Amino acid sequence: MLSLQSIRDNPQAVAEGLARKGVDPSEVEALLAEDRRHRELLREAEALKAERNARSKEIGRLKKAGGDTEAVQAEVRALGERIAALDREAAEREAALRDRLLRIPNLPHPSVPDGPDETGNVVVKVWGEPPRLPFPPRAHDELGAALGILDFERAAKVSGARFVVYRGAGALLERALIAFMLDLHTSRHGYTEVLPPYLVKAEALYGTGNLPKFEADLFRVDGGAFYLIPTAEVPVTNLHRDEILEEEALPLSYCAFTPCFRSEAGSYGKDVKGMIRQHQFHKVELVRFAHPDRSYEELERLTGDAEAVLEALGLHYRRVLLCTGDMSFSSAKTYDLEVWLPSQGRYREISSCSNFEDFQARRANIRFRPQEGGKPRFVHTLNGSGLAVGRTVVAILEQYQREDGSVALPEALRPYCGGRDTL
RNA sequence: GGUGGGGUGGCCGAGAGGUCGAAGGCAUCCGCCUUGAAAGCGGACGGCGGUCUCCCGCCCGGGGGUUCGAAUCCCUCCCCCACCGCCA
Repeated sequence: MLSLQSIRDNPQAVAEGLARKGVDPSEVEALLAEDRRHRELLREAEALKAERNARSKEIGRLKKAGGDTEAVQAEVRALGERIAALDREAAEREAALRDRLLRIPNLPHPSVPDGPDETGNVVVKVWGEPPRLPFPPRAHDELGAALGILDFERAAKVSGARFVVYRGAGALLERALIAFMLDLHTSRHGYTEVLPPYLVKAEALYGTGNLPKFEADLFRVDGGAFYLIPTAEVPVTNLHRDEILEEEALPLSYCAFTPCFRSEAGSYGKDVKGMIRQHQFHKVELVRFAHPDRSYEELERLTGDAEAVLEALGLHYRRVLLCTGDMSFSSAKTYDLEVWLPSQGRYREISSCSNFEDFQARRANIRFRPQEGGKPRFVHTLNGSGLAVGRTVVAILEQYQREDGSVALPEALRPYCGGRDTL
């Protein structure tokens, strides 16, 4: 959520920023009109309340002195009715205002390029090169099925489309990757591992920006009391909701392995084959709570931490800076890491690393107390996948495939696979 | 699922219809003292909002109610703790 104060102070700048993200700039004027009306009502109600408070105290004094209070009481009662009516209207205005505000996306950082969609993204780094395969590369689902380690048919029998069953060495590979990633981030990159709940309350999803706008992407459980998490970002960012942290504790760095659940409504026909897009997948997530002055350094670091996984696995990838049209609702700046998939002849997202600045922190009320004193300030929150596990399996199968249909295991993974070197 | 006890400022904790945004302690900050520090002494010290150095309003888990007036009484929901039941 943007700060109402900053919108009042620089409506022009906000409108321009929102226009870059494709929001109608007249939204800003509508919002400010709502705000003005709300404050008018507030002023009126507060003046009456001040009077009521003064009169009530007078009654207290009179009663103590044994005087007659009937007349004043009647007067205050009448005041109360007017106040109640004003309060009701003010509350309605405020709810409308808040709803508008919650549906406005974050502003893009100045370093973010303009663009309509993914075609406007900018490649900022390429690591390694595509493996030279002297044979037509096969797709991961075909390889996995042939090796007997991925079973899409039985998954469909049990749960329908967009699920997979890992089997034997496939399940082992997934498990090995999870352990490998967590070990790397905890021992080398300084993250604290957490294992959060997979079911969260609606408030948590408001905090990260998934609600109210993106309900359709989520699975609801137990009549709406809970939602299945679409990413560990949700429970982990909310770990410090409504807290005031100590400045010297920043940055806080967490990594978490969780399953992720996405209903992916509206994405029918996209990546229907294989396991690029699933209703349930695994992800190791990185989350940082940073000082506002240092959050962009932290974004570079966090992105580098995710890249370290790909590099340790020897997977060819590139880093792209997302343009305004391809960024998520809550993000101010996002790097995607895209891994090379030989069978598709293109790069596919395997990690997304974002700085949300104070957008989520304001929603979730996550602050820190400045060392030099003064009011608590909002932290900046960041997160990134480090990495999406299923897509990492896809990349390994495809990049390490051999002509006979077997797949070599990256060196770094072998200790996690009981020493085996081939699938 | 049942029974009982609780949710008050950064933390602990008093307060039980009126001058209570809330005693006291801890922590923190600023002075004094000191060669320096500790201790001691004095002072400051919650959050949010309003045409905001004054002032005013709101906030004692959330929401609603009673009342001229609610941290305090009533209803309801949530959460925590203890015990019982059930369960991995």
